[in-house]
Amino acid sequence: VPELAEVEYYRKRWDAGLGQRVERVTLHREKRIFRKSSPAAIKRLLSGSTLLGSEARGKQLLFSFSGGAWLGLHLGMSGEMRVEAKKFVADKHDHLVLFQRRQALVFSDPRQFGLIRFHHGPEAPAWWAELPPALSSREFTSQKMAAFLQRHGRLAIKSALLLQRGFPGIGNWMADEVLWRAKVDPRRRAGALSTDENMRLWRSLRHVSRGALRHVSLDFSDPPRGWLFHERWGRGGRCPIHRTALQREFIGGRATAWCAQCQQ
DNA sequence: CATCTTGTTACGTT
DNA sequence: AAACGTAACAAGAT
Repeated sequence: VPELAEVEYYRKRWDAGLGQRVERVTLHREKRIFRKSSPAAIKRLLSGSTLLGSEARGKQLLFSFSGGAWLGLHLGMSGEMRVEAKKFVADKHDHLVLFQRRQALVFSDPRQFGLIRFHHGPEAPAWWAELPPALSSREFTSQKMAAFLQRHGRLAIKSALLLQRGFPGIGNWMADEVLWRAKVDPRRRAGALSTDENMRLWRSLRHVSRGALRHVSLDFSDPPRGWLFHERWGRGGRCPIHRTALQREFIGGRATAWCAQCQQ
């Protein structure tokens, strides 16, 4: 499910528990989702703590609690967060549940490609501080973007856009959307784009990420009409501009759709 | 039953 | 030393 905007949507769901104490924690300690964290430590340190705040960066989520406890979540392919009634009983895939007085905050992930991390200390964990600047930030310049693409010059541009170190938050449908809008063929080598194409790509990235956040992150509604998004599921999709059938191919192992007429 | 999936990472190779 | 391609992870939907 989750790319940039969906991640932000889920983050806000847990706002329901801000400023409230966690009375009880249940978790599925043996599950793979805890491969990078200690379920025992999470249970011990989050019980009795207060949820203070949260932040999303790309696809990464970080929740801070009183007592210097930090919970990192990644939603992987099938992760989601919910708010349930306080008498909620965790089902098979509800790997972590924080029970508060008024409700239960639930993290659920059937496939467990997601990840739960935990950190105890006064500062946010190191991995968080090392995350790359957001696509919407001033630091994400077209020059830096071009340099990154140059460094991965032999990779198909579609695959390069999925590298989170360079394009935090971009996932499969957003990458296709960005390339379609920038009029760049997804199979092109990342290092072979002209200055003009790089500029189009950069503008498209800003436009698509801002548009996705504006629409999807509010209520999980779809992106605006006229986006490739609406055409790229299943077969039979057509270019929103030309109404010609979209091309489909696996690029870097990921399903890719594009318009051969727009994108060169 | 076979095939697909909005994601990362370990690992072997270039 | 980096960058690259592929398999692997797990479970549900079609």
